[in-house]
Amino acid sequence: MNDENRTELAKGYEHREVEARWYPFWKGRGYFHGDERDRSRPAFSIVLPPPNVTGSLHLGHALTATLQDVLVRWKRMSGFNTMWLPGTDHAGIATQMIVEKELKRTEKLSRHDLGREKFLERVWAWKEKYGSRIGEQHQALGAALDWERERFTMDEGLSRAVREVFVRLHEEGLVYREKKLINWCPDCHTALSDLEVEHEEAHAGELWSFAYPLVDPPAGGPSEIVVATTRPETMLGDTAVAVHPEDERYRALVGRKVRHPILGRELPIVADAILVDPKFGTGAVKVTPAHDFNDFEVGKRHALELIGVIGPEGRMTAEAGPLAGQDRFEARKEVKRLLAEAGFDRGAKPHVLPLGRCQRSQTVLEPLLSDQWYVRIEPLARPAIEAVEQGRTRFIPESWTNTYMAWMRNIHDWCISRQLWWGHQIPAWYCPEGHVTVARETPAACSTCGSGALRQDEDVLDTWFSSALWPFSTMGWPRENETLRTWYPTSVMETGHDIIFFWVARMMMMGIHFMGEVPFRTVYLHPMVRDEKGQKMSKTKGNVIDPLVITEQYGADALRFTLAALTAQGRDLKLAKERIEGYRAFANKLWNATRFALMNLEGFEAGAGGAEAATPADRWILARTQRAVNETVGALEAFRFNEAAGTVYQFVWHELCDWYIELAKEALYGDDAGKKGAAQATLVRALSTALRLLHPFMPFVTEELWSVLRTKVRAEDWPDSILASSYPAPGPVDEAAARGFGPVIGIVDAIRNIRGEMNVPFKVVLDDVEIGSLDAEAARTVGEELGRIHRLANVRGARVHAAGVAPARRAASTVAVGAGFELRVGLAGAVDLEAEKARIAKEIDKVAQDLAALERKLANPSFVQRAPPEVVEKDRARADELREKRGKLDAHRVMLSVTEDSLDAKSPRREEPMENQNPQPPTTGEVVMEKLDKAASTVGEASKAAASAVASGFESVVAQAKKAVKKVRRKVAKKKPARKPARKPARKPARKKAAAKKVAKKKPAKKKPAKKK
RNA sequence: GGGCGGAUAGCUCAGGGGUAGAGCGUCGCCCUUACAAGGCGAGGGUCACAGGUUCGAAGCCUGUUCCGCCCACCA
Repeated sequence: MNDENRTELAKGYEHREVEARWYPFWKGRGYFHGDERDRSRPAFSIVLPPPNVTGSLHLGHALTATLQDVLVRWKRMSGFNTMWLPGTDHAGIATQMIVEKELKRTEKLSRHDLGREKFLERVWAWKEKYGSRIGEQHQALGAALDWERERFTMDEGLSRAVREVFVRLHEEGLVYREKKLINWCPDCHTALSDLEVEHEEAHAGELWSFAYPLVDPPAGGPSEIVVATTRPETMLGDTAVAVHPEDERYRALVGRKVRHPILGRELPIVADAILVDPKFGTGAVKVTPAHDFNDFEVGKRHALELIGVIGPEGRMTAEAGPLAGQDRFEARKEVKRLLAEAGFDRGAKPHVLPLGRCQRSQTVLEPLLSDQWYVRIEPLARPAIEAVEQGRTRFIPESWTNTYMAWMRNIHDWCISRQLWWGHQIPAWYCPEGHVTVARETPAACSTCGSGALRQDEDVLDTWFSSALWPFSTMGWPRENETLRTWYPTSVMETGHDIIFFWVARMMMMGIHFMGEVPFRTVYLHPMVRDEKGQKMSKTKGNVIDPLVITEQYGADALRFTLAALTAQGRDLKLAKERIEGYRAFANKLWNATRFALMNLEGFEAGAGGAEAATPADRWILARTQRAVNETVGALEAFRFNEAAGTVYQFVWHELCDWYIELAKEALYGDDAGKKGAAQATLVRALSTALRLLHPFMPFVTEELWSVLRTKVRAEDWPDSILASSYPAPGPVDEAAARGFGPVIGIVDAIRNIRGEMNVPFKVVLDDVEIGSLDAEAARTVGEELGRIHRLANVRGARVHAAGVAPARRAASTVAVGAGFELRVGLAGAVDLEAEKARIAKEIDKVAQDLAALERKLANPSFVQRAPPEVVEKDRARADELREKRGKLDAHRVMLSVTEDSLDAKSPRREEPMENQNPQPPTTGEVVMEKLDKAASTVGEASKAAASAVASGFESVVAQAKKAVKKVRRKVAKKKPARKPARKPARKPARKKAAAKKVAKKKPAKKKPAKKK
């Protein structure tokens, strides 16, 4: 953009320089803004899960942003009217705690020192200061968010929506206030919902027993009753002892009384079949209705007194008598001491128990009796269950459906009031008479008695209450409007599965209740991001990674691609730096592929009507391109991000770069204008398709490359932003073109393999290559593409036989048998007989193994009868193929032993590279070989025939072949024995040694597959 | 206590009734004029264990052992 007409690229990709430029460009062009009045295109909308306003993004957020951006950019390019709504959450407790902590640290003040109003001013100031960071981070990641629609849960509009919902629910009787036991955090000093309780699975505690003396022991009966508890301090609030009604041990005691050993009051012994398990402990339970959820129910059943002995601070109340004012854990020790002194201690044993802790502060929670507001949830849950049952909303991965259902079907009323200052203050007012007025706007008088002395409820709502409205409150609800009409329900809810209950379920309930329709069609739940050790990232663990740090180091594209590539369904995601490095290299690869194109597109103009796909190679890459498009789009539609990313990666790197670009050089560097133009057109088409496929994953680098490429090829019909171009469309793949090119690839691979195995460096030209055993089509293709084969394998003058003709058998050659072709590479002096024998033996061994397995299978009558015919047919065909291959390889092996017998294998090898050897008159050696060759083809035929007799195994083939060979050998022997053929200079000793070492080294390693553990 | 998921190459993980895959790492060989953040090649696996279903199981079923996670008011 700085230089609009740039058509060249730097040598390597510098993400810092490139990424800085594009976000303002996109945003400035309005590409991220959806138009609610546009009905010409299908709508696609996502609301971003609002991060906590005072936080900063971690990798989980980066994953959220990435996946959603992939969807949004993909849909936008696919012709949808997209809208992705950003915003932040006020995050009640979390934010208040941060600001309180800061206040304490810097000014040594508590919020109470400041007072509510002043404190809230501080929180707002904090929000203004840090809230923008979230936006910056999203921009750095490239998120195509519609910033004009940014919302905050406590802004004007959303606050109105919150009050509206609260009041309506209250009017409908679905919001109520009641005094009951709730989970209380003595540290955060507020009530919590069930969801905010973290259950410590197995806390190592103790089960302590003590005796309650009977006030009026039955004659001849016990004088006390022993109870067990994990919380001795609560005995100060005990108001009964419960036993099982059918427990013989205690039958006589029910209805009698015990005396409280510390406080002196009398407690009834009650029978309760629900609470008491006669097999646990002593079968008698102390009952503390004010501090235990089970006991609370018992209290209701037996009309027991509620005595609160622990206060909001976690200290003992006046009701605790002598222990009043003590911390609850101190009191625990004290109670034990007092009872022991008084002789009531009956021992203790270790006991593991579940323990509820505060999600925020990790403090052990205290069940506390208090007045709180609740949402009657069952009437809201039922329709939300039905919506999923009916498929109006579907979960991906599907397994989350069960989780959602199980929770919804067993849901408890939702405690929504919090004793905090930061949040939506509850729109309820109290008059001195105690009447409650719930209203949308501050009322002037009590709705019951008309009193003007109103005081608003000091509590605020659970932060998730406003979050639950997010999909519609952000779109202007309760006002009817175009935004809602266009984009509600949203298309996808994409978030982490950790907030399925907190958020997803509640949005479902509220959305259905207030909008009459589900808030989203699809819920895609992504995995949790963990660190390299598999630990969940959290601030307390200190293993949080700031996405900006990674973005700075590796580039946003690399991070995004990594996250997408690792997002497989149903598993957590472990992020390792090596992966990011790998994908940074991928961005660089793409950069350089484009750079290559730019350097080779002289004279080419897109839209000039140049011929495309003139050659099999061109048609091949275009077929592969289409296949990649189909697979990528298919994967995206199924939310298989890892597959989409993997497909494009594979295509770009291994097909476009490794193959096509290398293939194209033949035409691009050549003189054939037609072929050159076609190669250019094909390259541009494949590359531009790849850029568009990749854009949702790697927006920055693709935009940069698109702009340069577009300038270079003067493609006026390309939009000047890749984001405005269209996503490649799925379509039929030219399978024939894809398949037809197979032999070319196979042949190049085979020659490269031979080079590797035989230690022939690439720079040594192979000038004796024969290609045969092709079918008609392959013969044509290979003939046509011979130039490319020459270039890719560094071969000169390869001979391609007519269809059906096999390469000749020749000594000092190495062969390869592939699918649909057979190859002979004459290596003259370069053949290391031992190495080649080993190579062939290995190959034969593998073929034999595969074949044996197949034949066993095919010999099984029930397989042939019962397996699908096409499977059987496929296996038969493959068996035939393997047999043929084995025959050919075996013939070659025979050839090798002949060579060994007849020629001096140890003859010195030449020193200079072969490419310096121009064709020259046949040497004596060659004449000899010629003869050998003829005979050998006979051998080849014989062995082939034998091989096709299948099960006979190699030995008979070898025997036959050897016989035939002997004849030849005698003949040859009569001629002058080949003494030092001219074309056989000595081999580099070093190399030979290395090769020998390699073989020697390999053997033992192979036998023992190093099995540890 | 209930539920869900996992165990596949040295590492990180895909796959999922019909020839075991990728990336990284390892080992060779190459600075071949897009890219050494690269190219070419190679090696590497009783798919946790035990049964079962099937012509055929790494995959499906049952059980076992480990490892995660979620839900849960047994003193």
